[in-house]
Amino acid sequence: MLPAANRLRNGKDFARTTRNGARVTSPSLVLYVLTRTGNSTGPQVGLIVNKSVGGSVVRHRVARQLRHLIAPQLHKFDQETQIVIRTLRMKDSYTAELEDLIERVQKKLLVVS
RNA sequence: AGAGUCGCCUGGAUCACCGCGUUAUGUUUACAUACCGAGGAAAGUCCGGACUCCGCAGAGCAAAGUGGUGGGUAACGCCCACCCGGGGAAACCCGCGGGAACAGUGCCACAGAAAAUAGACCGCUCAUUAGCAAUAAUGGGUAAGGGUGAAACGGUGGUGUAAGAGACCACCAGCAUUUAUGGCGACAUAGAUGGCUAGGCAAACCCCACUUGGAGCAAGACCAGAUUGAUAGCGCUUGAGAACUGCUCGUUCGAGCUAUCGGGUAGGUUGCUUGAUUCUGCGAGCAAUUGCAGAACUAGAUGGAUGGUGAUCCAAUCGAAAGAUGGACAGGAUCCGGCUUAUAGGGCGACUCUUCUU
Repeated sequence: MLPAANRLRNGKDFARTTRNGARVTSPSLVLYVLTRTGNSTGPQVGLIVNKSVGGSVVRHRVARQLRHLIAPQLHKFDQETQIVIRTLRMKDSYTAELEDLIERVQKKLLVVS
């Protein structure tokens, strides 16, 4: 699970990350990453799980699994990073997909910088 | 043993490691330790309350809701018991169950002759005319028979008649009035009298009785911060506008209000969980429920905690086995009481009928 400091909670931060951040997509996930945000609290992660994914129980389950999967990957990111994961549809396991996305987004960020 | 009816409970378990949220303690501002951490429906948001705020809520009209009787409850549209009607062999189940002459209006598809102050399609029958006759035509009488329909204006038997008919009689059903008995009551049972007979729909308008102030935890309180413009209209005690309130009256507040354009905020703390609470025992009551005593504390998040991995057991499915697959419906958001809907599997109890044995 994510420690409290590594959670994205403000509506504004969500809007800024999804609008200005680097974006990579896979069949069931979308990853937004925004670097050099100015606050060095450590990488922050937020989740968007749409109602189209499933009922309340399913959405909570998906959110928990994703939070758990992203936690060991956080050290790969800069301190001033904000990440938003958007879920498009239901899947049994997101492990491989998420690792692939992180690899791709890091390459993208390297090119930009 | 079989078939069935009703009610209730349960809703995978244990361990290890790594994580998350509240609270407490310790160092101290980030960690450590300890405790606790979703449901029977947390759901739908359909009723009823608690709680909070509003200029403490007046009268009339309108509107909405409820509708057998008695009881329970903080309250209810809920629950219990009983009554009535319907279904079943029974346990038991179902019912939005006031009023249909004593107010009035309306509707009753299709079929059928006719759907409500009746009605003559077929049939039955009488008279007259025509005809040798069968029969036909015309004018009457007739609701016993036929067929239609969810429903056809009492039923059975007789007297009677040209044929028939509550026209008359007996019994039965049902209606109205009334008496007695039982019951708190809805009502039931028994009798008397009357006239021979009265369709359904009030989930159609309507009538009767009772109930209802409005908004809701994004309620409300505190802290911090931002915008604090432009144009037009109305008004400043000769009253704009606002609240009760949907309308009228009435009461109260009252110096700003309304429309368009432009701009800004929605951050934190609190409300926030000890309550019509839960469990146990002894009483009251057929029951719903309730009185007294003792014990217990059982989520409180706010981009929103309860998760991940592994092992064993349990249930299920597949399979000869080894083994493999893999866990119903579903996630708190101020809190309670109900209702409704979803729900794999497992368990317990009470009762009814049939068969067998004693």
